[in-house]
Amino acid sequence: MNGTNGSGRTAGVNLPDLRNHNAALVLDLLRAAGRDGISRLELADRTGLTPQAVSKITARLREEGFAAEAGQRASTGGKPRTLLRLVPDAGHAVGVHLDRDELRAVLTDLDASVVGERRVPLDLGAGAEAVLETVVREAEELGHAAGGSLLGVGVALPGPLDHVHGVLHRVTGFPEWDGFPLRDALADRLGVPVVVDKDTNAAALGLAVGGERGSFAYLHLGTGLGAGLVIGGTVHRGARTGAGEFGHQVIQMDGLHCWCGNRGCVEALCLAAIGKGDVSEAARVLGEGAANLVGLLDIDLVLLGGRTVTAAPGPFVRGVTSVLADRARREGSPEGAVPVRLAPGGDRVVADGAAQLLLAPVFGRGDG
Amino acid sequence: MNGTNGSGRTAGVNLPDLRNHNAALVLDLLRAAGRDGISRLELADRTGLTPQAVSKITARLREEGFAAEAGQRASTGGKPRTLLRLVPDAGHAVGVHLDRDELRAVLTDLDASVVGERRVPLDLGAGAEAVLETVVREAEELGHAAGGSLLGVGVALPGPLDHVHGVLHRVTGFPEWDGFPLRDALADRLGVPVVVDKDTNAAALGLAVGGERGSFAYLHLGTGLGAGLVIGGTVHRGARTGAGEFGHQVIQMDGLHCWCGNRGCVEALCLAAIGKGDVSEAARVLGEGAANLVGLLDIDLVLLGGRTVTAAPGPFVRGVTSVLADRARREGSPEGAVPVRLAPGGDRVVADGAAQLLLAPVFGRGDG
DNA sequence: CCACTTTCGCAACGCTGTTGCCAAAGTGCA
DNA sequence: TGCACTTTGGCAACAGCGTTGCGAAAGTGG
Repeated sequence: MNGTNGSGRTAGVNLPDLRNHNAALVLDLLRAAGRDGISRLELADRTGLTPQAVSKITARLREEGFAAEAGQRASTGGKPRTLLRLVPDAGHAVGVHLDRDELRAVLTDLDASVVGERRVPLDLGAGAEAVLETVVREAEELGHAAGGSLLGVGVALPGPLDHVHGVLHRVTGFPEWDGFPLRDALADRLGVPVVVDKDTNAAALGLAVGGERGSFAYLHLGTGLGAGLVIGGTVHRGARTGAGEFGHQVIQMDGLHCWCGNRGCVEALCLAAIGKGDVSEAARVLGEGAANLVGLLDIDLVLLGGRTVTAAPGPFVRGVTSVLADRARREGSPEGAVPVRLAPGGDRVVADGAAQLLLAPVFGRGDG
Repeated sequence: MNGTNGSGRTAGVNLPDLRNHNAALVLDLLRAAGRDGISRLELADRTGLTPQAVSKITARLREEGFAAEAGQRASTGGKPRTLLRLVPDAGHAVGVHLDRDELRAVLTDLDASVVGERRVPLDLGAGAEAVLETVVREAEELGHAAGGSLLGVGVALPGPLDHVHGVLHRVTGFPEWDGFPLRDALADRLGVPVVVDKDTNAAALGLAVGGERGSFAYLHLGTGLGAGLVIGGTVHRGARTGAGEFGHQVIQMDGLHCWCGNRGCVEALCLAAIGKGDVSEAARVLGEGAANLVGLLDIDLVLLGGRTVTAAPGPFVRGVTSVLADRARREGSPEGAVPVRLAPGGDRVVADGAAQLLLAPVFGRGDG
């Protein structure tokens, strides 16, 4: 058990903390069980708590409207187990994906089901006022449907930023955003809590919530190349929300010049290959970067996403798989290579994950 | 607050867990305070618990012999604060560093002070029986001095292994160790708990306990090149104790052949440069690898160690610093580059850290 | 119909941190 | 020297957490 406060320092745990933790844990298991539901005894088994403790916790959750009974399982010789399930309508969140040329927003319920979606063209360079206007309009439009159960709005966008304070450092190519306090500006106008995060982190969070277990990396190849890291079920952002700077990993010292000033970055090599139409070389480059990452962190899975990948998923998945397999074989890994898959959710992963920035805390997932 | 069991899955937390957590937290703060001691109110402030809770916890710790009063601070206008300190003799651990040609062992007290040390030549290839014999003899010799307060023996060695079960996968160059259950073999003979871990992980743990805050990487350059990662105060081992595979990160695609079968690994390039006597090139290569790592994980600090580094610390620290500074400057990092330092403790870091494998759980640090 | 199994809630309990209160032990001014 | 004040920290009562003991409810199977 680790108690941590915002800065990562360990902190004491008292009874209310404990109560919230266990309740969140049960909610998380209820969500994972989906429509099928899960019984009290199974919850007890998974949490390590006694059945009676689970009964008390679920009774509170039912009273608060977060959980409900959902039929019962077949008997195994005694009283059949009563199934419990999450009440999806008990909470909603809006997720906004701000990309360079498009805004994509979703309204999601507690079950991570998308119950509303909007998509409009956007010019991130049009200035803060215009962009904020659009975000506020789209978020409010979606938020109305949630009524009083709207927990808040999550915003995901590219570029370095401060996740804790919701302040942008800079958005590559758009210097007018430097230092903009996006979270507070939006929270003021919307009147609900707002959380801001990098696009790749949001996507990784969404995938973790969506059922991907353990530790994995989400590699996003679109107009740029970045990564979201999930370690032990939690998004790893680093102290300055800077983790996942995958694209400017150097894999070819003294190689091709990258716009970032370095030479031989994965992003530069990968995009150059794509520019030449050589997708298999792009996949190989991406694979070498992924293999470095897998070796450094000992993760379980690599997921690929982003426009460039979804445009030609097969060659990318095969190419990256092949590099990982080669390197695992040479190094004699007993379990074989780490699997590579296309990230589910298509081009909506980032918006879906942005909504999870608000929902994750309810389920005890990280500081999001 | 995150409750986790061995496999990293989230688990419920009950009152005994909570008690242990808070007690460990207080012990950790007592240790960090060292000989100076720390007052109850300061403990309350740091943990977030109420002063009364701290009073109860420290009363228990004093009763059990782990803490004691240590004078008092100057008054600030009222009753002066009573200082509390750790009782270092309340627990000891033996740390063993098994290197390819040498065994180094220390006896450490709760305060991480080395109270005994031994160092003997060793041939890791001489077979399990001979090596075990040596480890048992040296560990028992040191353990005697601890009397009944010996918590156990920690063993750190190179090569991939399973930290959870204490089983070696293989030790590079010594195939006779493949699959050897080192932990259980030693625990049987020694009659005390034994924990086994990679040398770099042990060193990283020792450094984290030794006062390095936050997240950092320990890069160990000796006969090989590896890394130990500390993320948020906890050693990151990955699912298969495989994290920190830094040496076989490819930074020169299609470059120099490495013995591992890949091409352009940091280790191959670095050792080749050293072979040519070109330390500054070795440092540059190491720096590029370190910069990749810093970017991926957004860590706060890079520490260098290992025989090759301690033989010429200046050029390595300067060389790596320079690469990190260049890349940070180009990428426009507002906080500037991540600092690079020589790991304190010299060639004893691994043995010191191995002892911490047993002590860390007492202070609520990870699953060690 | 009855014995048995299994689920699950009620009640009492032990233990946690918290709150209210007061004694202890200083400072500082009259 | 005396007294008011500040600050520390323990004692006692308390609320709330998960746990234990036990029994009612709700099935199966002979």
